[in-house]
Amino acid sequence: MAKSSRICASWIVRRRKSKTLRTDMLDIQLLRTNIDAVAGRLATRGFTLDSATFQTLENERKTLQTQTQDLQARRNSLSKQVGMLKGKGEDASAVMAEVAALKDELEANEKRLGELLKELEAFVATIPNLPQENVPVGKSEADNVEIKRWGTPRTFDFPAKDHVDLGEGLGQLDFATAAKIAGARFSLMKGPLARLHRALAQFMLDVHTTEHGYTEVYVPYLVNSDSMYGTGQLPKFEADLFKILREDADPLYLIPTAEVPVTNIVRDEIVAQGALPLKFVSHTPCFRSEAGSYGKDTRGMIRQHQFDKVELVQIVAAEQSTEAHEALTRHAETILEKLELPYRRVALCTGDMGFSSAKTYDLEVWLPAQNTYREISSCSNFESFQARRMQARCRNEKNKPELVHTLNGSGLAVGRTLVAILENNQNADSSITIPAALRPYMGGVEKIGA
RNA sequence: GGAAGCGUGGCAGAGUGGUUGAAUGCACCGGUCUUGAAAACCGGCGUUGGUUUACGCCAACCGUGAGUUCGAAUCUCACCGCUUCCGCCA
Repeated sequence: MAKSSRICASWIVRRRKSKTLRTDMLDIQLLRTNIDAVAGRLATRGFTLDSATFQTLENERKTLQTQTQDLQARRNSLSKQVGMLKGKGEDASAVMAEVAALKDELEANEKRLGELLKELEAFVATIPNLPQENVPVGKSEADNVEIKRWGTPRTFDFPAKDHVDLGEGLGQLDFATAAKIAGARFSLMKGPLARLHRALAQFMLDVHTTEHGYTEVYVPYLVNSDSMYGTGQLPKFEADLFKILREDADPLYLIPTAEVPVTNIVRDEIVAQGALPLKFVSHTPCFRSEAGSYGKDTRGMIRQHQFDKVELVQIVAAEQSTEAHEALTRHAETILEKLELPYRRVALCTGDMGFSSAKTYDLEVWLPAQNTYREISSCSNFESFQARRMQARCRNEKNKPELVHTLNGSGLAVGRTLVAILENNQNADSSITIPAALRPYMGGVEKIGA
């Protein structure tokens, strides 16, 4: 049989080796056995599952696959006979003719089956993750549910400035020069402000490694397309990525978040029993082309092409992920509390969650100049959604491979944390008070620009 | 930039056209032995899918893709990745 027409029934496994077809996806067994329940839960996030189309494709697949495998089985057994006959020096031409007669039908079946599997996969690829039962049902941001508030927004007895006026006033934040060097949506920091930025990242890393049990990892900032597929940035969000084309090799992509390299640590791996949970923290720059966001947050450091982030990633056994999600979110909140920044935790509703997420909490920090809470961290539980595509597994009690659950959250976005400190800790003379927790990282400095 | 080599199961590593899904070792699981453990010995042990009430049976998978053949881990071609040596270099 020609390899060109060979069809592998285990298409989900093959998919991980095929660059063009990988996508986030649900367990197809769930669709086969429970499609009505799945459709019902997906409806809560505004996704209409076309059950009829799926059933049609599935039925055809089933009969065609059975037929094809029968033909393959006959071909295999006849070919073995040829081998035995020839081994004994007997005439095999009759059997060979019989195999030849199968050929056309077999190849036609294999071709059609291959097409069908691609159609099915394309269909499944458009289906988002199932929300957890306790995710609030809603259509948009407006339906998100505030879970808690911490801290009290300060009242100012002078007109509060925003971080741009404060930073530029100090002569330590310079968007004009950044624009000259690179273009819009980049920033340049100098002196104490640059140090404060660095101090924040160091502080966050230290808290997570020494108090929360994370292992610090240093990772590549350029990654291959397999990794981008692994965590779901590709194929859907290529427009948001910076892509590096190379002449003699496949392209590389600048990471939009450390989630990509860090979560991909376990791609195509089977983690040993007892090795879970894996808890990683990584400080990296993040690069986003933010296509489609023109006009949003054009002022200041809120939305940049390049920003730093300290990212928390956990790889856990399936039954641990709900608990791990709460813990990870608390780890991110701890940073805000140590920095004495008022924030709230919001549970994203079904309609506002990302494609891959089963449940997401956003942490929003108070920004006085905007008189509102702004996102500074997003903590998600992807359950097995990413792991299925990445083939990230662990060995269970029976020593059998089983998909892991993956989670991540910002702990925190460094640039936005800097913004929050500038705005919340400004004084009447436009100086900035350094939070006590950061002073050890600032050589004891208590105030910038006094 | 130049040259060479290599991609096989959880890992290491055999296998160059025919009952090979793949020797062997390690790891792992069960058992014997032991006060217990280790060692030794015995047995088991890939993944995914299809089918079956079930035992089971069947298909596919040896980097990816294409080709030769009745039949491919094995032969041919392309691509990708990795390693080593030389050059350059933070």
